[in-house]
Amino acid sequence: MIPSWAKDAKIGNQCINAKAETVAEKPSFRSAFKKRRCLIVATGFYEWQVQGRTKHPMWIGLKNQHPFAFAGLWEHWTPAEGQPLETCTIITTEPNALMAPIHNRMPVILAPTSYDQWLDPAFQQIDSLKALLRPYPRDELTVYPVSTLVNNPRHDVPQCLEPVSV
DNA sequence: CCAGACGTTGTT
DNA sequence: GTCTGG
DNA sequence: CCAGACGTTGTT
DNA sequence: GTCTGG
Repeated sequence: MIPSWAKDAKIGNQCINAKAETVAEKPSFRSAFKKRRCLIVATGFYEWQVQGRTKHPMWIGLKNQHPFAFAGLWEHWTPAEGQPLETCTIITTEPNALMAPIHNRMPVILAPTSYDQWLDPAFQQIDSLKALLRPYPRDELTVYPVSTLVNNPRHDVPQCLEPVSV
């Protein structure tokens, strides 16, 4: 995400995620956290589990395979020259018990019951909003290892989703 | 007052 | 845009 | 996150 | 090493 005040789009490189713990205070995020929240829809995400010298990609998603929504922020940015851009970022939090062995962070997944409040720019109760940014219940998530095929982003194919044995 | 930073991931 | 440091 | 680039001269 | 593109 590129903050609206950025002079250089490269500022966005350091806003690839926003930490739930600090998103309300950081100059790069607090304005969007207050007024420009969004949902980023997905059916799963990948994390790489480090084991010794190798990294195993893992797929994480809902047990029922339904789509879900990450808690996101968005910004409108106008460069000195060129077309304006709308960009976004995903908020992360500490891992739940399922994710902890894999990674030290996990993206915030919102419960459907909180979508309306999250999306309403008129709702600006910071503490209430922060309270929505919790690790998702472990019992509703599933994780399995996948092929290192997914390491190359050009491999946008169904095989990236297939379970492999470790 | 002006100048400069503003951040996360992973990795060290 | 807004805050911190000088 | 990972993969891949990172450059200049001259010629077409 | 660091940045860009996917």
